[in-house]
Amino acid sequence: MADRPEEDPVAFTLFNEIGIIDQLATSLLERHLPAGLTVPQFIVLNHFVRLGGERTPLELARAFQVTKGAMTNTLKRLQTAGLIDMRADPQDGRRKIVTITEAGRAARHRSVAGLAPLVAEMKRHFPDRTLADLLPGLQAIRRYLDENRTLGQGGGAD
Amino acid sequence: MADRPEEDPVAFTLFNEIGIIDQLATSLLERHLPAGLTVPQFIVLNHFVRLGGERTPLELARAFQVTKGAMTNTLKRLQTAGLIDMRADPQDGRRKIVTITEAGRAARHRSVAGLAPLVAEMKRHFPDRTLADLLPGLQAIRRYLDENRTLGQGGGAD
DNA sequence: ACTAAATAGTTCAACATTAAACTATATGGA
DNA sequence: TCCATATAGTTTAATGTTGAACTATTTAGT
Repeated sequence: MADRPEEDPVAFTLFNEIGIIDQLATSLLERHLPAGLTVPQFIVLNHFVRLGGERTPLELARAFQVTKGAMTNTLKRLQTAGLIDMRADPQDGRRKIVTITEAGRAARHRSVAGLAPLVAEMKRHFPDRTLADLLPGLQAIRRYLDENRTLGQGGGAD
Repeated sequence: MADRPEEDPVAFTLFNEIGIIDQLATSLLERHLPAGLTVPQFIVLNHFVRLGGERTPLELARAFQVTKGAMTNTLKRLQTAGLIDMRADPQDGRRKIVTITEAGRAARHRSVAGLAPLVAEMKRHFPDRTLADLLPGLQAIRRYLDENRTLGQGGGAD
């Protein structure tokens, strides 16, 4: 154990597991979303319905840890589909203000309904606490990574 | 609670958290890898060093939950860089056999060394069990998703 | 043997992502 | 007031991914 700088630290295994779960969950989600709605789009709509209010594109980008460019892309598609509304911020000409539309709420509602069987299956398979018990640890890891990254796009999340 | 099909099930929050951690961890990893080595490439090399032996491209694709096409791409780059070796399987003309080269081992070694400070920082910040305790739950979720997907690319993982 | 179906790997188009360059607006000294 | 700097958002090139089409080989049934 002298020459080797840690042969397979727990962190590697953990991140590997997390990466694979992300891939599987994303693809599962994707296949159960109503036609025309992608995962990033659903996530944005869900965010608005869950937390309400208005957001700037940058706030959304930070909340989901994607770049501003990626968010521009997602919002453009959502706007084209009429699922969100974007207007200039009268207070600050650089900013835009994003809100969800009624059509957006409806699409999110349809999505959640389409996902319900999946969720029910998971609840049936995992006693509620199995999943819930993982959250605090994962959130701690997320906070840690969030504070220690040096991305150049700043900011905190959700 | 009648009309709404579960307003924000734990599973959503969990997968959201997992997605963000994956993004942060991947980008952290990426920025600490030696020049010219990408995350998927490192993961493949690490797999060979950890578990040894030979693999077919399809086995690798299954282990990491990516499509065959994605694995073709990664392996092509690794081969061009001289970090892996690929030869036809004499037993089965459809298959190829992949092995890691000495240069591949060296690159993986350099990578792990470059990652060591990160890992040390994490160990300092998280008492060992915090991370290790998450593993069984995550692995259960992964197994569940793995069994319940209908991808059309078959197979089990790692 | 022959043929149909399955399997391994490659290629390709569509798309999402990042990083960096760029535009436009705002802020804060001199 | 002017100018340097910071911030919000868009655009672009490069890359990685998926899903489907495609080629080649093997396996199984007849």
